[in-house]
Amino acid sequence: MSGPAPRWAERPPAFPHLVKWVEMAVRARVDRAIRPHPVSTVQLLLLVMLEELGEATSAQLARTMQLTPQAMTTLLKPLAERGLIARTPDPTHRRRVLLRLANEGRALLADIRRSTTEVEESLLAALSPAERVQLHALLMRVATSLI
Amino acid sequence: MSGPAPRWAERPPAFPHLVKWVEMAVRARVDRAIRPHPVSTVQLLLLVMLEELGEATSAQLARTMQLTPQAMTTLLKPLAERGLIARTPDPTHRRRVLLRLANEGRALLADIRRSTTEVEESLLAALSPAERVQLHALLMRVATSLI
DNA sequence: CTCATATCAGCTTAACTGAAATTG
DNA sequence: CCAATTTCAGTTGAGCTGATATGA
Repeated sequence: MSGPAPRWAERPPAFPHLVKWVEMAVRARVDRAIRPHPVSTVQLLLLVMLEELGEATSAQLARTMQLTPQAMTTLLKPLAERGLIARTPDPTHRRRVLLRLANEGRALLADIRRSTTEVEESLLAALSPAERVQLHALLMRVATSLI
Repeated sequence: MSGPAPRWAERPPAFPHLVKWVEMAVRARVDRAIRPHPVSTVQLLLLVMLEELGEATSAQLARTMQLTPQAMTTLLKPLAERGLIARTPDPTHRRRVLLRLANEGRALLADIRRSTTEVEESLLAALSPAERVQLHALLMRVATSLI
């Protein structure tokens, strides 16, 4: 047995703590699901972001993901070395390097998506289809408003 | 300037990635806000959890926060040493140690809450009051369903 | 005996600060 | 000169696996 389910007081955790809490539950499950594939949760988010954006610089990705530029550099390095991300110099700004998802990255993402859709289903099992749409839309608005 | 806001494709990130994304934005802001206080985001969540539960064992906390028991031990240690958490042996199960928030912990939490309510306001600025309630309720249901 | 609890030890990875080179 | 981009280097912290001891 795993012990009795904890009772909750009247006042639930405030929004910032609640987000952290849900994230920890999500990460535990995603980590387990993608263990066969050699990518971390953050690396996976980065690949998804690049897929969405199509093309972006390292600095731009750092801002969107709320990381320091240095952290983004170290995050990108192994992905580029593995050929998941393609790097091309920006013709207009010679200091910039444009990043996009390589075919290998796209293939890996498609492969992983088979596992993660299952995880998503189990994560949202407590919600109705309408509520899932609602939650997704609200989170998306919060996320995009914070860039 | 911080560059143009990225355009988003039609298909937004799936729920697991979206949660991670929001969490990173939240953490960046909470970290900055609580920097004067010597606690991390996860330690803070732990204190909030203990406040909610009133009393819990280390193993129970590890399950609710989706961490390994070992990780919970190392997370608790500095907090107990600083007197933020009180440890009392369980009279019925001699192997267990019951944990509760000490007065020092309660005071620290009250102190921090002044900063975090500001952060919460800025995080949810894009949502109406009704939408905030809705988002909070949905996240709470997801979190509790995953213990 | 088996399962749960608690903890020690070692390790890996993530993300930080600091510093520097380059370009607009 | 100043601001933005990229990257190297060193450092801390968070969370993992493995192993161990003890109690229900």
